[in-house]
Amino acid sequence: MQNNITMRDIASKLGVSSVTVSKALGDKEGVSEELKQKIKELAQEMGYRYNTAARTMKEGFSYNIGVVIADRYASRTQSFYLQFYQFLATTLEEEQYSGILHMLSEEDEEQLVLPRIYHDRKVDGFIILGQLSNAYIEAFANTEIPLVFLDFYTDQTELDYVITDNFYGMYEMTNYLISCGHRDIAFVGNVHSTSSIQDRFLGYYKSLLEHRIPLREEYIMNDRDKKGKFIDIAIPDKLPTAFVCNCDQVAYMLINTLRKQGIQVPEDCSVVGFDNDIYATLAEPGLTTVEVDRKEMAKAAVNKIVNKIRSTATSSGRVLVRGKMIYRQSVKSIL
Amino acid sequence: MQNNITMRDIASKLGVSSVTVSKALGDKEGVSEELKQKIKELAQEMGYRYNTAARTMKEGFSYNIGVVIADRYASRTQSFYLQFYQFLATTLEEEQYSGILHMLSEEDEEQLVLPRIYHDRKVDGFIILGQLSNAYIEAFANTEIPLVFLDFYTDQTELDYVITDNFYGMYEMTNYLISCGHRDIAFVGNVHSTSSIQDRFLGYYKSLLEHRIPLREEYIMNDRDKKGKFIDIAIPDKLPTAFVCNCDQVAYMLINTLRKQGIQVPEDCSVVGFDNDIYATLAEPGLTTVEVDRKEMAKAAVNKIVNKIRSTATSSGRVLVRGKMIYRQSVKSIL
DNA sequence: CTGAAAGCGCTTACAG
DNA sequence: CTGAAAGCGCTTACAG
Repeated sequence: MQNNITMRDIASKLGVSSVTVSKALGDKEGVSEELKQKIKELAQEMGYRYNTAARTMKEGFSYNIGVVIADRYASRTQSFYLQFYQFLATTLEEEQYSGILHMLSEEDEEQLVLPRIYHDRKVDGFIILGQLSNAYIEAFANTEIPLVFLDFYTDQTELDYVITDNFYGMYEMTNYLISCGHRDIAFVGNVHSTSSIQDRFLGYYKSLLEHRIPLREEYIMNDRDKKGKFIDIAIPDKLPTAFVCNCDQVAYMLINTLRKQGIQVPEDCSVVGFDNDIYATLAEPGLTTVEVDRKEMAKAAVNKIVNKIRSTATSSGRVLVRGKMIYRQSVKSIL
Repeated sequence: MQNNITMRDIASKLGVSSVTVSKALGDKEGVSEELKQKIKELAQEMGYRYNTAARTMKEGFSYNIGVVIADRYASRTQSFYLQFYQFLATTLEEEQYSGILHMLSEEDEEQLVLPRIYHDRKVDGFIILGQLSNAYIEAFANTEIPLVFLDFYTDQTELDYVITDNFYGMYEMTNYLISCGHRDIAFVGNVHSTSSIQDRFLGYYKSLLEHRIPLREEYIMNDRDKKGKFIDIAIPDKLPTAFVCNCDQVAYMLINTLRKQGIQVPEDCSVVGFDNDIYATLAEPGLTTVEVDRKEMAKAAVNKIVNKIRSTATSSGRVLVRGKMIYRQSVKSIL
């Protein structure tokens, strides 16, 4: 079956032209229903496989989408983005596209080397997963190949972004804590590290504002250095009644740190996370958190890139995908 | 820069033919060094991008490799194979190939539906990651498209496999335990579940045989049901001094189960795992384990598939990639 | 409803 | 060292 059957082969067997075969297999107009059936059956029988490359030559579209993930987002312990890619690959397939993963190395990012699949015209567009340097984004944007940024945004308004509604999610979470009677609520996260963390912080802050709870500087706790590497979390002298962590992993680490100091969660204080990743269930107790709806985000991103490829006239902007509150045992009502 | 520059465009600007441009950019013979340089420079300047599809039409090769992972191997908590894919994607890129991930659904596996990228001739071959049903493998093998199985093997000798040396790794690990004075050593894992587990078990058994330690039935403990779903592990009445677990996750769960029964690791008994995945470091104490060298395995698999594509005459067989012992705190010497 | 012709962008084999 | 011709397998626009 290692075949090289072409439309012409099918055509000559049936005594018709390859144009007719093309129309039949493509379900186009201009072939009698009867002949169409016969052609399809014979194609099946002969083990015909469509040659995408020929269509690519004609149309100029490869029906492949490049997905770029920076190396640093896919370490041995971090698979959030790899799972994201899984959703993208599946969703792309449903749209008749294929996903090609490109892991971006630090050197390439620094030296503004675009992926080889770009130079080879192997893809019609790119979905870029997670934050990259501004210079790299600019280099990419200059190519004018269709681009969608996923789980990240900057202030460059002419670009397209699909992000989780970090702001609203953390706002909702903080509201929930307040409804449980908490008023001394700390935020754990480096607000200068990523735009996600920043927005989550602002959602937390909005909730405080609405409830007229003052923002206290000692309740904004750093969790990572400039390079994004986690650091030891310094617990404030006066223990808050609840900690809002910028992500589950940090919540997980915080709970362990607290335990070592003899502080029990949720008895002595409550802790919440964000993402609903593996750390949310590994933590003891399980974390109340906000689930990032990666499936919906993947759908939105695929939808957007496909539209951009098909029509040049697309309004750019941010798509916010709503997350989902997940209630577990890490919060205690203190009413 | 949304360009459609072709070789012909470069050629006409320089007053040469597109054949010459093709030779120059492809570093082929038959163009003067001087002209070659000029062409390359102009190509760069004009933002020329090579059109892979045209080459594919000529050669019949897409320079894409499909990577198949069954849905069930990529759950929210399991990212072993996704990380594997990451290594594959990177290694493929080094070989001028691109990886296309295909998540295989249960329905498709059951109904023997081959990936769309197969029917579209989008890939030159497949790397299949993890175990699939025999029927599906057969359907795949019947197509005669080049195939390499990664991290799995069956008795079909005419196929190609790249696997970690499960047998030797567990043999080495059990030897280590015995050298630490252990003789009451249990094995945790369903030996009928996958070939990996079976081989790990046999490596354990070989070590026992060599040391004239009898294999005790009550020391072979089941960890999952027929469908591969984890079950509660029943601790034997007479506690062994060491548990050899078929993977880190099971070791992690075992340690938690033991702790709930008041049994401390490694004080009361030792526990070892296999894989060196996230559970090896999440466990307390950290697990002594065998690291699966996924990078080397990915290299071997890519190497093999590329060779198969380039030449039809390839000897099939198994490639065993040696794992690496990782020593942590979960083993106590009882000498 | 059916098909001859042209063309997508490259490479190979051959001629000069 | 350089290039004209043919061909890879399909689709589109047009003619019948």
